[in-house]
Amino acid sequence: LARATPTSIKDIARLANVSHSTVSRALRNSPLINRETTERIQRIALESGYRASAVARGLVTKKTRAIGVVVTTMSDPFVGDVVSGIQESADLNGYSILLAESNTDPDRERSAVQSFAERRVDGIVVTSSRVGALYLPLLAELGVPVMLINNQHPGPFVHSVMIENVEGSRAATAHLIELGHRRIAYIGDEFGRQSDAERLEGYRQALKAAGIRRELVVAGDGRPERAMRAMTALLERSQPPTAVFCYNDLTAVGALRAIHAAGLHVPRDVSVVGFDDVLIGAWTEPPLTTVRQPRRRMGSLAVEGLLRLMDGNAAEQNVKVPAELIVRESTAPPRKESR
Amino acid sequence: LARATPTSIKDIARLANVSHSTVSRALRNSPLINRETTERIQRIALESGYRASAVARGLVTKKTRAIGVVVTTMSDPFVGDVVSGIQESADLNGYSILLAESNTDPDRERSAVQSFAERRVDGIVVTSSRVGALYLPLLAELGVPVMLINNQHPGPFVHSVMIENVEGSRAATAHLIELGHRRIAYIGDEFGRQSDAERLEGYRQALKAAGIRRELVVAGDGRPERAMRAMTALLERSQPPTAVFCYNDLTAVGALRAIHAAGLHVPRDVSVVGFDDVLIGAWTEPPLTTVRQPRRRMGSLAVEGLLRLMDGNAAEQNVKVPAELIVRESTAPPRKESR
DNA sequence: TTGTAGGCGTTATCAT
DNA sequence: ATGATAACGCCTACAA
Repeated sequence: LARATPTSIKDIARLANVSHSTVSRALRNSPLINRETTERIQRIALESGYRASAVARGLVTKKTRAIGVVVTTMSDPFVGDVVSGIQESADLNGYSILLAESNTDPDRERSAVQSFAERRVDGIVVTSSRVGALYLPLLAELGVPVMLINNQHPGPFVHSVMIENVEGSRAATAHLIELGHRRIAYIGDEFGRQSDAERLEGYRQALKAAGIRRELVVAGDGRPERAMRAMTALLERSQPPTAVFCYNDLTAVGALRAIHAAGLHVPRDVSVVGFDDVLIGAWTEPPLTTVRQPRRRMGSLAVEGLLRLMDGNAAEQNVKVPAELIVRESTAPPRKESR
Repeated sequence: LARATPTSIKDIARLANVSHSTVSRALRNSPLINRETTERIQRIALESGYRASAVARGLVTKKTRAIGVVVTTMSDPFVGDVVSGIQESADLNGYSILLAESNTDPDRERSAVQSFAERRVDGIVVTSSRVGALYLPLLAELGVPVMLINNQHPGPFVHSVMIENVEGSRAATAHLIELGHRRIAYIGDEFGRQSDAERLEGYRQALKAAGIRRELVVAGDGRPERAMRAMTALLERSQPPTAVFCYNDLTAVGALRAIHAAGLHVPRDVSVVGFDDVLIGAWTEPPLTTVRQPRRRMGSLAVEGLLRLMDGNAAEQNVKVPAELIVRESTAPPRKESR
């Protein structure tokens, strides 16, 4: 079964009675080589199951046609879609992708990047990095283009693709205001994260624009359990909100559960809005109004930027991707008596 | 920013006034080299930001310490977890992973494997391949170990990790029978898929063991939309089922929606069981009784098997992973009048 | 303990 | 149109 050694260009040269350089040229359809010779060599290569070694080629060309991708964890459906977009664009352009998980541990993120450096990837994309300024010098030192997706630390040294958090959450909150809500809560992520800060900002801007001074902000962690507790606490207030805007869809899922557990109805008693538009959101009860992030597209954009940079061209430093409000059935006007 | 050429072993040799072989040895802590020389060299390497080229090393050692992973699509949360397990075990053992999506297209799957072959990966894992016997010769020809996860075509030539589909679905169905259900439906996947056939088999075995002759089998496609239609049709029968066992959790999500849409209650009117135990299942209304697949573990097992094979050792040909019934709130005894 | 020389499988530069 | 030769960055006999 296992062949000891793959056939090389030299093996084929021997079989074809030519030099290995002729084989090299023929296999890449060099116009220098005689038509017939080329065909003969390619036939022999095919028959002998020849497969060019990307590693040998990489050594001489100094290009691996590989892109390193660092993610937090593949278990996150958000990440899965982004990677899918990355993979698709990479594949289309003849690049392979190397994958590493950081689990939001800065050390692991750094070691992943180190490993990519040793493998001489042509470019790197990092999603949702929590790593700070400390880390940028390392990236710079590598001398390969880097694209960050939804990174926590927009900085001058790297390129990035970011969702329009502020605009998206402003639209979501404005939607609730237009429906007539005045007591609108925001269940956020853990304190200090960039995307949370931006979504909070959008929420505030919308309230302010409508002349609503009452803010109702509580912390979550982006997952249902904690959000459920947060929502429960919100409902126990003397004046509970009539609507909640959530940091993300998983947070909204937890909120939905808490509302149902309190014997209330969505959207009759409380309206709920999420963020991300992950698959599950379309199948909650009721289907969730949310803000869509074009995740695959964001992955593709990152690769396209990388390709440009790898070719030595300029690329937009910070690509902002518009977020789209998706109105489903979890939002409605507030009940008369609770206005 | 971008350094033209990374520092090489020779650059360091020059700086340290030794030969490049001494540097090579020192960097890998060879006991041959003088303690002080080693330290001096390592210091210089560190200062000059040296990073060994995995591609050059791979060329001579004929080992890349890379594992190729072929998946259907990263957008599938099931796949994400498996890849996460793969990644973790690979990382623990100093291997990197190369990722490729097939989108269940046999041609793309083949070209992914070809690409891996050119990159000289040390091993390959393929999840949920639909590719048939036709494809095995290619894998064999590569001469690298291959592990299949939940593959459609268990064959003698490759190694695999598989969930115990039959046992799992038998347990799920038996659970419904124990609750008192007699009219139990199965909403499957598209016809002909291995895992669907096995889950159907488990369903049948459980019915048979309980002396129930009435089977109620309809096709789905593993996603909510189609399952919703299938469930709706089921409910329109003169004698609708009092319980449904679904091919997977997403199918169950669709079934839940159809049942609610018909004005019925889960589990009072109809009990529902899923398969997979994806995150969403714990947050449906009500939380879903399901059969758990230890996805991360399955990924790890695949890598562990690969490591054994790559070391030239034997590995179990077909690892069967037990499926675990998780009873939540979507199952209950049938209503008296509908028995 | 260290150095010299050769080779891994390609591509690239000269010749011819 | 083809061949000889060198080089990429590393590892590894073999020598010293």
